[in-house]
Amino acid sequence: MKTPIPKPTRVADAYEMLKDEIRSNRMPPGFQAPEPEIAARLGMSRTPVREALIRLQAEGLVELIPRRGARVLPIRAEDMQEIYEIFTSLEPDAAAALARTNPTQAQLQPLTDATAAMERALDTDDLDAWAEADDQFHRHLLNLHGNRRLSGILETLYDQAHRARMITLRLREVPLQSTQDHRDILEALKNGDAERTRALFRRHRERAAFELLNILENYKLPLL
Amino acid sequence: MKTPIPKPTRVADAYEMLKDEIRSNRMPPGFQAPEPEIAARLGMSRTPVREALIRLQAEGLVELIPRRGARVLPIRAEDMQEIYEIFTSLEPDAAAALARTNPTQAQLQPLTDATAAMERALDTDDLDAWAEADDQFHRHLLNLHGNRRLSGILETLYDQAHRARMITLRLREVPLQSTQDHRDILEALKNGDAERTRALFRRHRERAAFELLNILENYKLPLL
DNA sequence: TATTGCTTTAATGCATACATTGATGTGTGC
DNA sequence: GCACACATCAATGTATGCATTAAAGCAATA
Repeated sequence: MKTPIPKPTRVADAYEMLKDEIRSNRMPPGFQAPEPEIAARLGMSRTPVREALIRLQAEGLVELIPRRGARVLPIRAEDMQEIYEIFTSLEPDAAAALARTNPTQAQLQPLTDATAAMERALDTDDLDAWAEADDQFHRHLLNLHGNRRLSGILETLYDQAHRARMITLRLREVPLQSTQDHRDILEALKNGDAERTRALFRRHRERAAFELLNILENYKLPLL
Repeated sequence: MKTPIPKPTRVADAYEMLKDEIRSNRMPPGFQAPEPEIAARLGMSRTPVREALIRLQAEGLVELIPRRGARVLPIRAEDMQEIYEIFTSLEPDAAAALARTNPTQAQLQPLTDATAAMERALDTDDLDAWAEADDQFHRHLLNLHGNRRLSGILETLYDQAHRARMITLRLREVPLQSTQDHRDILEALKNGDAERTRALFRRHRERAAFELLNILENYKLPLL
Protein backbone atom coordinates (compact mmCIF):
# COMPACT_ATOMS: atom_id res chain seq x y z
CA MET A 1 0.00 0.00 0.00
CA LYS A 2 1.51 3.25 -1.08
CA THR A 3 1.00 6.48 0.75
CA PRO A 4 -0.88 8.80 -1.56
CA ILE A 5 1.62 11.50 -2.33
CA PRO A 6 -0.32 14.67 -3.02
CA LYS A 7 0.78 15.47 -6.52
CA PRO A 8 1.97 19.05 -6.73
CA THR A 9 -0.74 20.92 -8.49
CA ARG A 10 -0.69 24.52 -9.61
CA VAL A 11 -2.81 25.70 -6.68
CA ALA A 12 -0.41 24.06 -4.29
CA ASP A 13 2.54 25.61 -6.11
CA ALA A 14 0.98 29.04 -6.05
CA TYR A 15 0.18 28.64 -2.38
CA GLU A 16 3.70 27.58 -1.49
CA MET A 17 5.38 30.22 -3.59
CA LEU A 18 3.23 33.05 -2.31
CA LYS A 19 3.51 31.97 1.27
CA ASP A 20 7.26 31.79 0.92
CA GLU A 21 7.44 35.24 -0.65
CA ILE A 22 5.41 36.65 2.17
CA ARG A 23 7.25 34.90 4.98
CA SER A 24 10.56 36.03 3.58
CA ASN A 25 9.34 39.61 3.29
CA ARG A 26 10.13 39.58 -0.41
CA MET A 27 6.50 40.50 -0.70
CA PRO A 28 6.63 42.98 2.17
CA PRO A 29 3.77 43.95 4.45
CA GLY A 30 1.47 46.28 2.61
CA PHE A 31 2.46 45.00 -0.81
CA GLN A 32 -0.50 44.93 -3.11
CA ALA A 33 -1.11 43.51 -6.55
CA PRO A 34 -4.07 42.53 -8.69
CA GLU A 35 -4.69 38.89 -9.42
CA PRO A 36 -3.68 39.04 -13.08
CA GLU A 37 -0.32 40.45 -12.17
CA ILE A 38 0.38 37.77 -9.59
CA ALA A 39 -0.78 35.12 -11.99
CA ALA A 40 1.56 36.42 -14.66
CA ARG A 41 4.44 36.49 -12.23
CA LEU A 42 3.81 32.90 -11.24
CA GLY A 43 3.33 31.86 -14.82
CA MET A 44 -0.15 30.49 -14.55
CA SER A 45 -3.73 31.58 -15.02
CA ARG A 46 -5.79 33.43 -12.49
CA THR A 47 -7.77 30.43 -11.32
CA PRO A 48 -5.18 28.58 -9.23
CA VAL A 49 -3.76 31.85 -7.96
CA ARG A 50 -7.18 32.93 -6.80
CA GLU A 51 -7.72 29.69 -4.97
CA ALA A 52 -4.35 29.94 -3.31
CA LEU A 53 -5.10 33.49 -2.27
CA ILE A 54 -8.35 32.39 -0.69
CA ARG A 55 -6.42 29.96 1.48
CA LEU A 56 -3.84 32.55 2.37
CA GLN A 57 -6.60 34.92 3.34
CA ALA A 58 -8.15 32.29 5.57
CA GLU A 59 -4.74 31.91 7.18
CA GLY A 60 -4.45 35.60 7.84
CA LEU A 61 -1.53 36.38 5.59
CA VAL A 62 -3.23 38.38 2.89
CA GLU A 63 -6.36 40.36 2.44
CA LEU A 64 -8.41 40.27 -0.74
CA ILE A 65 -9.70 43.74 -1.49
CA PRO A 66 -12.24 43.88 -4.28
CA ARG A 67 -10.93 45.83 -7.25
CA ARG A 68 -7.58 46.48 -5.61
CA GLY A 69 -6.10 43.06 -5.57
CA ALA A 70 -4.44 41.03 -2.90
CA ARG A 71 -2.67 42.87 -0.14
CA VAL A 72 -0.03 41.42 2.11
CA LEU A 73 -1.19 42.20 5.60
CA PRO A 74 0.80 44.71 7.60
CA ILE A 75 2.53 43.78 10.83
CA ARG A 76 0.85 45.61 13.63
CA ALA A 77 1.78 45.53 17.27
CA GLU A 78 -1.83 44.76 18.17
CA ASP A 79 -1.77 41.70 15.97
CA MET A 80 1.32 40.41 17.67
CA GLN A 81 -0.30 41.06 21.00
CA GLU A 82 -3.27 38.95 20.01
CA ILE A 83 -1.06 36.20 18.71
CA TYR A 84 1.18 36.07 21.73
CA GLU A 85 -1.77 36.04 24.04
CA ILE A 86 -2.91 32.89 22.30
CA PHE A 87 0.55 31.35 22.50
CA THR A 88 0.57 32.09 26.19
CA SER A 89 -2.72 30.31 26.67
CA LEU A 90 -2.14 27.29 24.50
CA GLU A 91 1.47 26.29 24.63
CA PRO A 92 1.92 26.03 28.39
CA ASP A 93 -1.07 23.74 28.67
CA ALA A 94 0.10 21.62 25.79
CA ALA A 95 3.57 21.35 27.26
CA ALA A 96 2.17 20.49 30.68
CA ALA A 97 0.04 17.77 29.15
CA LEU A 98 3.10 16.38 27.45
CA ALA A 99 5.02 16.43 30.70
CA ARG A 100 2.23 14.50 32.34
CA THR A 101 2.83 11.63 29.92
CA ASN A 102 6.34 11.23 31.29
CA PRO A 103 8.01 11.26 27.91
CA THR A 104 11.20 9.31 27.41
CA GLN A 105 14.51 10.80 26.41
CA ALA A 106 14.10 9.23 23.01
CA GLN A 107 10.75 10.87 22.51
CA LEU A 108 12.12 14.21 23.53
CA GLN A 109 15.09 13.90 21.21
CA PRO A 110 13.73 16.37 18.67
CA LEU A 111 13.46 18.96 21.40
CA THR A 112 16.93 18.19 22.68
CA ASP A 113 18.25 18.58 19.16
CA ALA A 114 16.44 21.84 18.62
CA THR A 115 17.76 23.22 21.87
CA ALA A 116 21.28 22.17 21.00
CA ALA A 117 20.88 23.83 17.63
CA MET A 118 19.82 27.03 19.32
CA GLU A 119 22.92 27.01 21.46
CA ARG A 120 25.15 26.23 18.54
CA ALA A 121 23.58 29.05 16.59
CA LEU A 122 24.25 31.46 19.43
CA ASP A 123 27.88 30.41 19.54
CA THR A 124 28.31 31.00 15.85
CA ASP A 125 26.25 34.15 15.97
CA ASP A 126 23.87 32.81 13.37
CA LEU A 127 20.60 34.45 14.25
CA ASP A 128 18.70 32.97 11.35
CA ALA A 129 19.67 29.49 12.40
CA TRP A 130 18.68 30.37 15.93
CA ALA A 131 15.23 31.47 14.88
CA GLU A 132 14.82 28.37 12.80
CA ALA A 133 15.78 26.10 15.69
CA ASP A 134 13.50 27.99 18.02
CA ASP A 135 10.64 27.43 15.64
CA GLN A 136 11.48 23.77 15.39
CA PHE A 137 11.38 23.36 19.14
CA HIS A 138 7.89 24.71 19.34
CA ARG A 139 6.64 22.71 16.38
CA HIS A 140 8.12 19.46 17.60
CA LEU A 141 6.63 20.01 21.00
CA LEU A 142 3.20 20.24 19.47
CA ASN A 143 3.77 17.15 17.40
CA LEU A 144 4.63 15.25 20.52
CA HIS A 145 1.55 16.51 22.22
CA GLY A 146 -0.50 15.14 19.38
CA ASN A 147 -3.50 17.43 19.15
CA ARG A 148 -3.61 17.99 15.42
CA ARG A 149 -6.03 20.88 15.51
CA LEU A 150 -3.93 22.60 18.10
CA SER A 151 -0.87 22.13 15.92
CA GLY A 152 -2.69 23.53 12.94
CA ILE A 153 -3.88 26.59 14.76
CA LEU A 154 -0.51 27.37 16.24
CA GLU A 155 1.36 26.78 13.02
CA THR A 156 -0.87 29.27 11.31
CA LEU A 157 -0.05 31.75 14.03
CA TYR A 158 3.68 31.00 13.83
CA ASP A 159 3.47 31.91 10.19
CA GLN A 160 1.74 35.14 10.99
CA ALA A 161 4.29 36.03 13.62
CA HIS A 162 7.27 34.93 11.59
CA ARG A 163 7.78 38.15 9.66
CA ALA A 164 7.69 40.32 12.75
CA ARG A 165 10.12 38.05 14.51
CA MET A 166 12.57 38.12 11.64
CA ILE A 167 12.45 41.89 11.50
CA THR A 168 12.99 42.36 15.20
CA LEU A 169 15.52 39.58 15.51
CA ARG A 170 18.46 41.90 14.97
CA LEU A 171 17.05 44.80 16.90
CA ARG A 172 17.28 43.14 20.25
CA GLU A 173 19.83 41.67 22.59
CA VAL A 174 21.24 38.25 21.82
CA PRO A 175 18.50 35.84 22.89
CA LEU A 176 20.37 34.24 25.75
CA GLN A 177 17.42 34.17 28.09
CA SER A 178 15.12 32.64 25.54
CA THR A 179 17.60 29.88 24.83
CA GLN A 180 17.97 29.17 28.50
CA ASP A 181 14.18 29.03 28.80
CA HIS A 182 14.12 26.20 26.32
CA ARG A 183 16.78 24.34 28.21
CA ASP A 184 14.77 24.69 31.41
CA ILE A 185 11.52 23.66 29.82
CA LEU A 186 13.17 20.62 28.35
CA GLU A 187 14.49 19.72 31.77
CA ALA A 188 11.06 20.02 33.34
CA LEU A 189 9.61 17.86 30.58
CA LYS A 190 12.19 15.20 31.21
CA ASN A 191 11.27 15.21 34.86
CA GLY A 192 7.63 14.90 34.02
CA ASP A 193 6.96 17.98 36.10
CA ALA A 194 3.80 19.29 34.53
CA GLU A 195 3.26 22.32 36.70
CA ARG A 196 6.80 23.51 36.38
CA THR A 197 6.69 22.99 32.65
CA ARG A 198 3.56 25.06 32.41
CA ALA A 199 4.91 27.86 34.55
CA LEU A 200 8.19 28.02 32.68
CA PHE A 201 6.50 28.03 29.35
CA ARG A 202 4.14 30.75 30.36
CA ARG A 203 6.96 32.94 31.54
CA HIS A 204 8.81 32.17 28.35
CA ARG A 205 5.99 33.43 26.20
CA GLU A 206 5.19 36.38 28.41
CA ARG A 207 8.76 37.55 28.19
CA ALA A 208 8.88 37.00 24.46
CA ALA A 209 5.70 38.97 23.98
CA PHE A 210 7.01 41.79 26.13
CA GLU A 211 10.24 42.07 24.19
CA LEU A 212 8.63 41.84 20.79
CA LEU A 213 5.98 44.39 21.57
CA ASN A 214 8.49 46.78 23.05
CA ILE A 215 10.55 46.72 19.93
CA LEU A 216 7.58 47.08 17.66
CA GLU A 217 6.26 50.04 19.57
CA ASN A 218 9.51 51.81 20.24
CA TYR A 219 11.01 51.53 16.83
CA LYS A 220 7.75 52.39 15.10
CA LEU A 221 8.95 50.23 12.28
CA PRO A 222 7.66 50.76 8.78
CA LEU A 223 5.39 47.81 8.94
CA LEU A 224 2.57 48.90 6.81
CA MET B 1 -19.07 57.88 5.39
CA LYS B 2 -20.98 54.73 4.73
CA THR B 3 -19.92 51.40 6.06
CA PRO B 4 -19.08 49.23 3.10
CA ILE B 5 -21.71 46.55 3.20
CA PRO B 6 -20.19 43.44 1.70
CA LYS B 7 -22.49 42.83 -1.19
CA PRO B 8 -23.75 39.26 -1.14
CA THR B 9 -21.88 37.52 -3.87
CA ARG B 10 -22.36 33.99 -5.12
CA VAL B 11 -19.34 32.67 -3.27
CA ALA B 12 -20.65 34.13 -0.06
CA ASP B 13 -24.06 32.64 -0.71
CA ALA B 14 -22.64 29.24 -1.46
CA TYR B 15 -20.53 29.45 1.66
CA GLU B 16 -23.44 30.40 3.87
CA MET B 17 -25.82 27.88 2.41
CA LEU B 18 -23.39 25.00 2.62
CA LYS B 19 -22.30 25.89 6.10
CA ASP B 20 -25.89 26.03 7.18
CA GLU B 21 -26.70 22.69 5.58
CA ILE B 22 -23.77 21.13 7.37
CA ARG B 23 -24.41 22.70 10.76
CA SER B 24 -28.03 21.62 10.63
CA ASN B 25 -27.04 18.08 9.70
CA ARG B 26 -29.16 18.32 6.58
CA MET B 27 -25.92 17.45 4.90
CA PRO B 28 -24.98 14.81 7.44
CA PRO B 29 -21.49 13.73 8.45
CA GLY B 30 -20.09 11.55 5.74
CA PHE B 31 -22.25 13.01 3.02
CA GLN B 32 -20.38 13.23 -0.21
CA ALA B 33 -21.08 14.85 -3.55
CA PRO B 34 -19.14 15.97 -6.60
CA GLU B 35 -18.78 19.65 -7.29
CA PRO B 36 -21.07 19.72 -10.30
CA GLU B 37 -23.87 18.22 -8.28
CA ILE B 38 -23.51 20.73 -5.47
CA ALA B 39 -23.30 23.54 -7.97
CA ALA B 40 -26.49 22.37 -9.63
CA ARG B 41 -28.25 22.12 -6.31
CA LEU B 42 -27.27 25.66 -5.42
CA GLY B 43 -28.14 26.91 -8.86
CA MET B 44 -24.77 28.30 -9.81
CA SER B 45 -21.65 27.26 -11.65
CA ARG B 46 -18.80 25.30 -10.17
CA THR B 47 -16.52 28.25 -9.68
CA PRO B 48 -18.13 29.94 -6.69
CA VAL B 49 -18.99 26.59 -5.15
CA ARG B 50 -15.41 25.49 -5.42
CA GLU B 51 -14.19 28.63 -3.75
CA ALA B 52 -16.67 28.26 -0.95
CA LEU B 53 -15.64 24.65 -0.48
CA ILE B 54 -12.02 25.70 -0.17
CA ARG B 55 -12.97 27.97 2.69
CA LEU B 56 -15.07 25.32 4.34
CA GLN B 57 -12.18 22.93 4.06
CA ALA B 58 -9.88 25.45 5.71
CA GLU B 59 -12.43 25.68 8.50
CA GLY B 60 -12.50 21.95 9.00
CA LEU B 61 -16.08 21.29 7.96
CA VAL B 62 -15.53 19.46 4.70
CA GLU B 63 -12.80 17.53 3.01
CA LEU B 64 -12.07 17.82 -0.69
CA ILE B 65 -11.22 14.42 -2.06
CA PRO B 66 -9.86 14.46 -5.58
CA ARG B 67 -12.19 12.67 -7.99
CA ARG B 68 -14.74 11.94 -5.29
CA GLY B 69 -16.05 15.33 -4.49
CA ALA B 70 -16.58 17.15 -1.26
CA ARG B 71 -17.22 15.15 1.84
CA VAL B 72 -18.81 16.44 5.00
CA LEU B 73 -16.43 15.48 7.76
CA PRO B 74 -17.56 12.83 10.20
CA ILE B 75 -17.96 13.56 13.89
CA ARG B 76 -15.39 11.58 15.75
CA ALA B 77 -14.88 11.44 19.47
CA GLU B 78 -11.20 12.18 18.99
CA ASP B 79 -12.03 15.35 17.15
CA MET B 80 -14.24 16.51 19.95
CA GLN B 81 -11.51 15.69 22.39
CA GLU B 82 -9.09 17.88 20.48
CA ILE B 83 -11.60 20.68 20.28
CA TYR B 84 -12.55 20.61 23.93
CA GLU B 85 -8.94 20.53 24.96
CA ILE B 86 -8.51 23.79 23.10
CA PHE B 87 -11.61 25.28 24.68
CA THR B 88 -10.27 24.31 28.05
CA SER B 89 -7.01 26.12 27.37
CA LEU B 90 -8.32 29.25 25.76
CA GLU B 91 -11.60 30.19 27.30
CA PRO B 92 -10.64 30.21 30.96
CA ASP B 93 -7.71 32.51 30.25
CA ALA B 94 -9.86 34.79 28.15
CA ALA B 95 -12.53 34.92 30.83
CA ALA B 96 -9.93 35.59 33.51
CA ALA B 97 -8.49 38.42 31.46
CA LEU B 98 -11.94 39.87 31.13
CA ALA B 99 -12.51 39.61 34.87
CA ARG B 100 -9.29 41.49 35.43
CA THR B 101 -10.71 44.47 33.58
CA ASN B 102 -13.46 44.77 36.21
CA PRO B 103 -16.27 44.91 33.70
CA THR B 104 -19.38 46.87 34.55
CA GLN B 105 -22.84 45.39 34.79
CA ALA B 106 -23.73 47.15 31.56
CA GLN B 107 -20.82 45.59 29.76
CA LEU B 108 -21.75 42.19 31.04
CA GLN B 109 -25.35 42.61 30.01
CA PRO B 110 -25.11 40.29 26.99
CA LEU B 111 -23.84 37.56 29.28
CA THR B 112 -26.58 38.20 31.81
CA ASP B 113 -29.12 38.01 29.02
CA ALA B 114 -27.68 34.81 27.66
CA THR B 115 -27.70 33.22 31.07
CA ALA B 116 -31.28 34.27 31.65
CA ALA B 117 -32.19 32.84 28.28
CA MET B 118 -30.62 29.54 29.25
CA GLU B 119 -32.68 29.39 32.40
CA ARG B 120 -35.83 30.33 30.59
CA ALA B 121 -35.14 27.65 28.01
CA LEU B 122 -34.72 25.07 30.74
CA ASP B 123 -38.03 26.07 32.26
CA THR B 124 -39.82 25.70 28.99
CA ASP B 125 -37.90 22.57 28.13
CA ASP B 126 -36.67 24.09 24.91
CA LEU B 127 -33.31 22.43 24.38
CA ASP B 128 -32.62 24.11 21.09
CA ALA B 129 -33.08 27.51 22.64
CA TRP B 130 -30.87 26.42 25.48
CA ALA B 131 -28.07 25.43 23.14
CA GLU B 132 -28.44 28.67 21.25
CA ALA B 133 -28.21 30.74 24.42
CA ASP B 134 -25.24 28.74 25.61
CA ASP B 135 -23.49 29.49 22.35
CA GLN B 136 -24.31 33.15 22.67
CA PHE B 137 -22.82 33.32 26.12
CA HIS B 138 -19.51 32.01 24.91
CA ARG B 139 -19.45 34.20 21.82
CA HIS B 140 -20.31 37.36 23.71
CA LEU B 141 -17.68 36.62 26.26
CA LEU B 142 -15.08 36.51 23.53
CA ASN B 143 -16.34 39.70 22.02
CA LEU B 144 -15.96 41.41 25.35
CA HIS B 145 -12.47 40.10 25.69
CA GLY B 146 -11.63 41.66 22.37
CA ASN B 147 -8.96 39.41 20.92
CA ARG B 148 -10.26 39.09 17.39
CA ARG B 149 -8.01 36.24 16.38
CA LEU B 150 -9.01 34.34 19.46
CA SER B 151 -12.66 34.88 18.62
CA GLY B 152 -12.10 33.69 15.10
CA ILE B 153 -10.35 30.54 16.15
CA LEU B 154 -12.94 29.64 18.73
CA GLU B 155 -15.85 30.39 16.47
CA THR B 156 -14.45 28.03 13.92
CA LEU B 157 -14.23 25.39 16.60
CA TYR B 158 -17.75 26.12 17.84
CA ASP B 159 -18.94 25.42 14.35
CA GLN B 160 -17.06 22.15 14.25
CA ALA B 161 -18.46 21.09 17.58
CA HIS B 162 -21.97 22.28 16.88
CA ARG B 163 -23.19 19.18 15.09
CA ALA B 164 -22.00 16.83 17.79
CA ARG B 165 -23.57 18.96 20.47
CA MET B 166 -26.91 19.02 18.74
CA ILE B 167 -26.90 15.29 18.31
CA THR B 168 -26.01 14.58 21.91
CA LEU B 169 -28.21 17.32 23.32
CA ARG B 170 -31.14 15.00 23.77
CA LEU B 171 -29.16 12.02 24.86
CA ARG B 172 -28.10 13.46 28.14
CA GLU B 173 -29.56 14.75 31.35
CA VAL B 174 -31.12 18.17 31.39
CA PRO B 175 -28.16 20.57 31.53
CA LEU B 176 -28.80 21.96 34.97
CA GLN B 177 -25.18 21.94 36.02
CA SER B 178 -24.00 23.63 32.88
CA THR B 179 -26.53 26.39 33.33
CA GLN B 180 -25.49 26.89 36.92
CA ASP B 181 -21.86 27.05 35.76
CA HIS B 182 -22.71 30.03 33.62
CA ARG B 183 -24.45 31.74 36.50
CA ASP B 184 -21.38 31.21 38.67
CA ILE B 185 -18.96 32.38 36.04
CA LEU B 186 -21.00 35.48 35.49
CA GLU B 187 -20.92 36.16 39.21
CA ALA B 188 -17.15 35.80 39.34
CA LEU B 189 -16.83 38.12 36.39
CA LYS B 190 -18.95 40.74 38.10
CA ASN B 191 -16.73 40.50 41.13
CA GLY B 192 -13.66 40.92 39.00
CA ASP B 193 -12.29 37.72 40.48
CA ALA B 194 -9.98 36.54 37.76
CA GLU B 195 -8.69 33.40 39.37
CA ARG B 196 -12.12 32.19 40.36
CA THR B 197 -13.41 32.93 36.89
CA ARG B 198 -10.62 30.93 35.38
CA ALA B 199 -11.11 27.99 37.67
CA LEU B 200 -14.86 27.90 37.18
CA PHE B 201 -14.54 28.11 33.45
CA ARG B 202 -11.99 25.38 33.33
CA ARG B 203 -14.18 23.06 35.35
CA HIS B 204 -17.10 24.01 33.15
CA ARG B 205 -15.29 22.93 30.02
CA GLU B 206 -13.77 19.85 31.58
CA ARG B 207 -17.17 18.64 32.65
CA ALA B 208 -18.67 19.42 29.27
CA ALA B 209 -15.93 17.50 27.53
CA PHE B 210 -16.37 14.56 29.83
CA GLU B 211 -20.09 14.35 29.23
CA LEU B 212 -19.88 14.81 25.50
CA LEU B 213 -17.16 12.24 25.07
CA ASN B 214 -18.95 9.74 27.23
CA ILE B 215 -22.04 9.97 25.11
CA LEU B 216 -20.14 9.79 21.87
CA GLU B 217 -18.24 6.74 22.97
CA ASN B 218 -21.04 4.89 24.67
CA TYR B 219 -23.67 5.37 22.09
CA LYS B 220 -21.32 4.65 19.23
CA LEU B 221 -23.46 6.94 17.20
CA PRO B 222 -23.60 6.66 13.44
CA LEU B 223 -21.37 9.62 12.94
CA LEU B 224 -19.54 8.68 9.87
C1' DT C 1 -8.00 75.76 -7.07
C1' DA C 2 -11.54 72.74 -5.68
C1' DT C 3 -15.70 70.25 -7.12
C1' DT C 4 -18.72 67.75 -9.97
C1' DG C 5 -19.73 64.67 -13.51
C1' DC C 6 -18.38 61.96 -17.44
C1' DT C 7 -15.37 58.74 -19.84
C1' DT C 8 -12.17 55.32 -19.87
C1' DT C 9 -9.86 51.58 -17.88
C1' DA C 10 -9.32 47.42 -15.83
C1' DA C 11 -10.10 44.02 -11.97
C1' DT C 12 -13.24 41.01 -10.22
C1' DG C 13 -16.84 37.42 -10.04
C1' DC C 14 -18.61 34.04 -12.47
C1' DA C 15 -19.58 30.89 -16.35
C1' DT C 16 -17.84 27.85 -19.49
C1' DA C 17 -14.62 24.96 -22.16
C1' DC C 18 -11.31 21.41 -22.22
C1' DA C 19 -7.46 18.24 -21.28
C1' DT C 20 -5.97 15.05 -17.91
C1' DT C 21 -6.55 11.23 -15.25
C1' DG C 22 -8.56 8.36 -11.76
C1' DA C 23 -12.61 5.43 -11.18
C1' DT C 24 -15.83 2.27 -13.05
C1' DG C 25 -17.50 -1.34 -15.82
C1' DT C 26 -16.89 -4.89 -19.42
C1' DG C 27 -15.09 -8.63 -21.61
C1' DT C 28 -11.59 -12.07 -22.18
C1' DG C 29 -8.77 -15.78 -20.72
C1' DC C 30 -7.88 -18.98 -17.37
C1' DG D 1 -15.90 -18.01 -10.74
C1' DC D 2 -11.85 -14.96 -10.69
C1' DA D 3 -8.11 -11.88 -12.33
C1' DC D 4 -6.60 -8.79 -15.38
C1' DA D 5 -6.41 -5.72 -19.35
C1' DC D 6 -8.86 -2.41 -21.64
C1' DA D 7 -12.38 0.82 -22.89
C1' DT D 8 -15.60 4.19 -21.05
C1' DC D 9 -17.04 7.71 -18.14
C1' DA D 10 -16.79 11.58 -15.35
C1' DA D 11 -14.71 14.81 -11.97
C1' DT D 12 -11.16 17.76 -11.27
C1' DG D 13 -7.77 21.30 -12.29
C1' DT D 14 -6.95 24.90 -15.11
C1' DA D 15 -7.55 28.26 -18.74
C1' DT D 16 -10.29 31.56 -20.89
C1' DG D 17 -14.11 34.67 -21.97
C1' DC D 18 -17.26 38.09 -20.58
C1' DA D 19 -20.44 41.24 -18.08
C1' DT D 20 -20.38 44.18 -14.30
C1' DT D 21 -18.76 47.86 -11.89
C1' DA D 22 -15.47 50.32 -9.10
C1' DA D 23 -11.53 53.27 -9.66
C1' DA D 24 -8.82 56.56 -12.03
C1' DG D 25 -8.29 60.12 -15.22
C1' DC D 26 -10.07 64.16 -17.35
C1' DA D 27 -12.81 67.96 -18.44
C1' DA D 28 -15.89 71.53 -17.54
C1' DT D 29 -17.59 74.57 -14.14
C1' DA D 30 -17.83 77.50 -10.10
